[in-house]
Amino acid sequence: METKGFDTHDHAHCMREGVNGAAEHCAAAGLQFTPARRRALEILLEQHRAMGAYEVLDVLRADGLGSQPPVAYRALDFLVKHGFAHRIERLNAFIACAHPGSDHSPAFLICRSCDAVAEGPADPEKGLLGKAARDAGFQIERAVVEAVGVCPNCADEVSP
Amino acid sequence: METKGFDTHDHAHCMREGVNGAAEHCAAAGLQFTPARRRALEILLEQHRAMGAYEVLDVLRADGLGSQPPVAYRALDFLVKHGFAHRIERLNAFIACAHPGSDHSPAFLICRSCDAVAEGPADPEKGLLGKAARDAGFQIERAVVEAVGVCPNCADEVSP
DNA sequence: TGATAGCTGTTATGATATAACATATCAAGC
DNA sequence: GCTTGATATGTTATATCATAACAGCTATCA
Repeated sequence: METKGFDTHDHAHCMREGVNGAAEHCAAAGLQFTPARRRALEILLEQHRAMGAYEVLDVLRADGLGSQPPVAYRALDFLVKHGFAHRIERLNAFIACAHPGSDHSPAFLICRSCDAVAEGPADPEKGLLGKAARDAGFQIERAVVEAVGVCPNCADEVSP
Repeated sequence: METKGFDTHDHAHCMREGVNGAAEHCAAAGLQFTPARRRALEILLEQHRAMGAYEVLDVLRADGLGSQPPVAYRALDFLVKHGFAHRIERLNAFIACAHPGSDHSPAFLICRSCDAVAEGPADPEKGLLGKAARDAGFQIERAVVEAVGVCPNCADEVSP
């Protein structure tokens, strides 16, 4: 068992699920789940943390699946575009989606001490912002919600 | 009258208020509102839009207030730290705070067509994410909420 | 077979951000 | 006045993140 978010879980299981789920979704949707794309998703799932594009590229390179930045960015962009991974703006990094398949609006809890990231639910259309947007005539298409704070594992170690 | 958010307003007034308010706050708090910091805030207020650090630097340089990147980043970091400006992660850019003085958790509406940014209210501690954070034992310190969509001025021009 | 569409490989460069260190300024205390 | 410490500035160099542009490959299909 390893960490997922701030809890533990059956890691092998979630890797299998993640890759297989993506493969099935791609097959059904007529998308090409190419070796570089598959491997990029595996890398994110293996680490189960936010990784920079160049970190992912290092692993792809070691596997002979590409050596230049565009290779990693293309694979990651594909994964993000189709909901298999998310981009964490705050960290300039990418993370495998914790709830693949479901059409969701993700929100992230980011620990400023250890950089661990947990994916939670959000509902940006509701609440104050949704109302303000409607009042302004603004059509929200996608919302980035990233909360920075301290995770339970680091709570004792960092200054408040 | 020029645009603020997606509306119009008395721009000269809000510039004056912004700079004077910051000057007073700094005086009261024992912070140094130095020429570079003051000018950086003026630049953001003048433009009233999200600006990259290098864009701000270009203006500072023209004014003889510094010519290297750290000058701009230091001034902008100061403004963000003390609530006079915000960083838009999504755009790697900075914008003057629309509600200086009040202790608030900002949220942004970002137009994907014209990059206009409006600042709205948010309450990240409430709602689904706040509950998930409490359940996980995560202490939210700061939340970044950035909604991407189409502003009323661009609604007719862009593909859906 | 040739046309098209999508993916990959590669070079080069652009854009954003910070580490590190030297120098300057200023207020507080002696 | 002088020293000291804290804070701010100036500068060089470099790290980090991201994409434009173009050539070539592969699969599909009329």
